[in-house]
Order: sequence, then C-alpha cells, then structure tokens
Amino acid sequence: MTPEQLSETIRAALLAGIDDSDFQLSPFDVPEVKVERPRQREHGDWATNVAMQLAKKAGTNPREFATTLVERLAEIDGIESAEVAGPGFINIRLAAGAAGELARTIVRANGAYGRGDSLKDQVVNVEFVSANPTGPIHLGGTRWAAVGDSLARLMEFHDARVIREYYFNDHGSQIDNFAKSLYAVVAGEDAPENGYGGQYIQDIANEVMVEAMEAGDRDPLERPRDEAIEFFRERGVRLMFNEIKDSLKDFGVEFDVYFHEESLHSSGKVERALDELKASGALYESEGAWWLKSTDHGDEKDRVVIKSDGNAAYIAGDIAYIRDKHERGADLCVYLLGADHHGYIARLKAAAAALGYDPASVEVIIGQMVNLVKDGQPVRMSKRAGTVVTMEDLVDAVGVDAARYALSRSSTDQSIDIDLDLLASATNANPVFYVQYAHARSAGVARNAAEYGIAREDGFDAALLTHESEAALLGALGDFPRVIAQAVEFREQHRVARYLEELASAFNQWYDRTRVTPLGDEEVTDLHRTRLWLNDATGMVLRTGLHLLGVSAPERM
RNA sequence: GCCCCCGUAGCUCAGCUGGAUAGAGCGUCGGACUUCUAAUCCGUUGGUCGCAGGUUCGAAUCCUGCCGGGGGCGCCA
Repeated sequence: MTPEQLSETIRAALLAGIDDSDFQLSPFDVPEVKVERPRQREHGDWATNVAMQLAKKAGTNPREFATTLVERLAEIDGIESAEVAGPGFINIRLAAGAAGELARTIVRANGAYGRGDSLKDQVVNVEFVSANPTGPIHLGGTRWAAVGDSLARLMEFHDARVIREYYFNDHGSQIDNFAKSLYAVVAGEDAPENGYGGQYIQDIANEVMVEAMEAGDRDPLERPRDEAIEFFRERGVRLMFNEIKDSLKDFGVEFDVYFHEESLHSSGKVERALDELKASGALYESEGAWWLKSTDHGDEKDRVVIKSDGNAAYIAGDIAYIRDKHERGADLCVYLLGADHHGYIARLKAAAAALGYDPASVEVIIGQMVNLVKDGQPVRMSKRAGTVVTMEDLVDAVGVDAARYALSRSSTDQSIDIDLDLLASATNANPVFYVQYAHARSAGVARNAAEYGIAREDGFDAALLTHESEAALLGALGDFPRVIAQAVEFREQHRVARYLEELASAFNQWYDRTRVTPLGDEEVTDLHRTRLWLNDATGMVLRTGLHLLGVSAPERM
C-alpha cells in the first residue's frame, strides 16, 4: 500500500463513519488526509493527525475521535494495527504484505514511480543563467544553471512542457564596454572606464586577431577606431558566447532557446509593445521620458522605459520579452535571479499586468549569493584581482556531479560558501558520493544476484519483507512521490537531494543487516528473490532522483 | 529610512503550508570486514531553535517588535 492509497483508505473510513453517524460532520468537512512517516520508528509505519484536525468540528475531543476512527481502520485489509497516541495521533502499521508490495510496484513502474501530473498541459518557460556575454559564467551563474535545470527536470517529471531559456544580453552599454576592452588590450591602450580586465579578455582578443589573420581580413588595428571596435564586438561576443555554451554543455545543461535581446529591438518587437502600452495608457510621458505606471501593479515607483535621450531602457526589452514568451505559448514564465535583483520582481509582474497578462504568470525565484571561501576566510571575487571562479574552474576542481550536487542541495534562500580546496580534497564532505555509492552498491547487488541465478520473476512474496530495516526502507521509498510533488510545488530542488541522502542511508542500513544473495550452500528462496525486488526498486528510485538533479548514477565506484 | 534572504549542535546545513522526545553530515572519542563494494555500518559526544512578546489545546514553524549578518533600493544593464 502506498501512502496515497492509505490516505484514501482513511478518508473512505471517515466518510463511512459520517454515514453511520459516528462522526457529527458533513462529508465536505473531510480534508485530504495527510499521512506522514513518524520520526520515531516505534510509532509505526505511518501516522496521521486528522483526528486532531476534525475533533473540534465534530464536537468531541481528539482522542475520542481518534479512538472511534481507529476501530474502523483496524478492520481494513492491509492495515495490521492502528492506535491512538499522544494528543490524538493515529499510528498505523501496515501488514507486511501490504507494505512490501511497494517494491514490486516501483520496479514495474520502470522509472515512472514518483511521476505526477500537477503541471499537466502547462507550458513553462524557465529562464536562468542569462549571464552577459562579457565574460565567463562565474559561481553565481553556475548555481542557477544547476538549480534551474533541476527545477526544469522536476517540472517535466510532473508533466509540464518546459522551455529552458537563456536571455542573451547582447544589446547595450555593457557590450560596448566589452568591445572597447578587447580593442584596448590589442591596441595597447589602458582598459576603458567600466571596462573588463583579466586574462580572458586578452585570450578572446588574441583569438579575434588570429581568426582575422587566418581569414585574410584587414588588420583591425589599421581600421578606423569605431570600425575596429565594432569588429571586436561582433567577433568577441560570438566567441564569448560559444565559450559559455560549451561550459554549460559540459555542465550538462542544454537550453532550448538562446534568446538574443538584440533581436527584440531589431525586429521591432520592443517598439510595437511600447506603442501598444502607450495606446492603452500604461505608459505616460514626463520630464522628456516615458514611464511605466508600475505603481498600479504594486511596484514602489514608476519606471522609465524610454529614456529622455530617446533610447530604450533595459526594462523595455523585458516588456517585449514577456510578451514574446507568452506569444510563444508559455502559461508560466519562471525567472531565476540573484538576490541583487529582488527589486526586479514587482517590475516584471507590473510589466506582465500592463500587457494584460495575469501577474501570476510571471514567477521570480530569487536565489541568494554564492561566496568564495579559502582557508575559512571569505574571498571577494574580483575580476581585477583575478579571484573570479568560473563554472569551468569549479568543474575542473571537483567534477560536474559534485559541483551540481553541492549547488543543488541547499535551499535557494540560503547563501552558499564554496571552498574549492575543501570540495576537492575532502570529497567525503560532499554527500553526492554517499548517494552515488548507494546506487553503485545496488547495481553491484543486482550483478551478484544474477550470478547466483536469482531471478525476480521467479518469485515475489511481499510478506517476507519483515526485517525492521525493510520496513524503514519501504517507508522511505513510499515517501518519494510526496517529496517530488513538494519539490515541484514549492520549486525546491534541494528537497530531492535531502531525500536521496535519507534513502541512501536507509538502503545502506538494510544492506548492512540483510542479504540478497545466499550464504554458502543456501538455496535460493523467495526471500532472496523478494529482496532483489526491493534492492532493484531502491536503485531505481536513487537513479531517478539523481537524474532529476542532473547527477550521474554510476554502476560502479 | 524602505524592501528581500538568513540566524537551529563546535562547523556546514535540513526541518518552517502549526503537531509526539528538534534531525543529518562533518568534527570528537570508541567499536564492526575469511560471506553481496568499509566511499559502509554501530555506538559516543553535542541544543536558552538570535532575543522579547502575542495567537493556539500545541510554536523552530504563524503574527508584532527588537538585535546581528548578507543583498538591494538608477533616465545602469
């Protein structure tokens, strides 16, 4: 019996009780029954507090209510015992057969166990990373790559159609400064004000020069200054962008759409969106600029959309972009942004509202900062000082799996400290190996079982899974769908990682106390076969969970 | 001044849509491999859940106010 089935069973018992006038309640009072795994294993397999929720409404006290309900539950097939505890909890123990059946259910589902449909038919646009092509992706962007991709995977697991999108800011002054910086380093000039420094500028500039020479282009340095800068802009951005794409690919993140901000302007989409907003009165003119009345939609002040010099402000692109995303079919637009952008939430929602979309169709997930730490001391990342750590640096130091896991296992509300030396040397400090090891172990057990000629299909008797560690492992497996559902609902990928650590622990304990393959001359029995089902079910859930985090599930370690 | 995030064991963090005796990893100390992988398991050590009020049968969890740390409040992008 899965927890969902148990929950339904309890609900049915409540409704039957109401029917028989055991409970003075309306059927409409009966909520979805929450069943939870009790912290204390002795309390049973599952527990519910439904009696405490309903007692008041039914005009009785929780314990009395629970006692009546327990009498009904105890009669049900598959429930071994139900008892009232504490202030009115009901602790339920499943019959071994009913609990153990889950192992077969999971294996038969063949990777689909834990799937849900809460986002069925929803088109979800998830925009993340979106780092400017003025330099490599640093640690912060790396975090969003890990988190964003994992959230996308989770939403897909709940039947959403997800579009992974990268907004490429190739328009505006930062790019101009980037181009000037490239030019300056080749021309032997000082870096421009607000320009970029660092080795990668040198590298990209050199690459542009080499490309130009090989292609037989005219030496950029012999061209007029503006033309040369334009030359570096076009080539430099392309090279930088390819480098970013390569890093992301190595990181296991592939975007469906790389969207160019420039295209919003050159295609006239910005102009069209703004004209429309002017017509609808969402924009007004003041002090020579055009403003969005974002205060109508909860922003603390109105925002300039067209500057008094006639140029579009950054938000103009965002407005056209929100509309473009919706026109491409998105029901929900999710943005992952760093904590330094939290002031942007109201603006984006206001923009959506002004365009006539439901502000709830724009959802901004704010993630806290990633800090670099060395020898226990925070290190300020500075491009000038050359202390910037990039996605590539992180992967080189600890590998993709450890990097993605470390960045995914914390709540995005929590800032993260990354110590490269620590992650690289004391790899045990990173629980990814613990989870992966458990998976490799289950794969090893399966290999050995095959050698012993143990075949799952030859026998399965759920009632044989009676060991204490088996009840615990089955309980953990039963939790998986709920954990996934919550991770999806709250957009919290870290719940998956934490769950996997618990599951791996339950599996290791089980492994330590029981055996799948026979000892010595023992004959292969249904106990061995049934345990193989359980082993394989666990391996499958570990693999599914790791996959949702974008982490590999090795067969051997 | 206003807004967002955080404050839980020595350290790093779960738990927060109210529930039972607040958990895990690392660290300390001590155990377990002639039998499916010891990257494991078992035991031990460890807490005014920042502080003060409030709501509730019940608060780490919800509300208010303070304290401390981080980030943000552009006709920059």
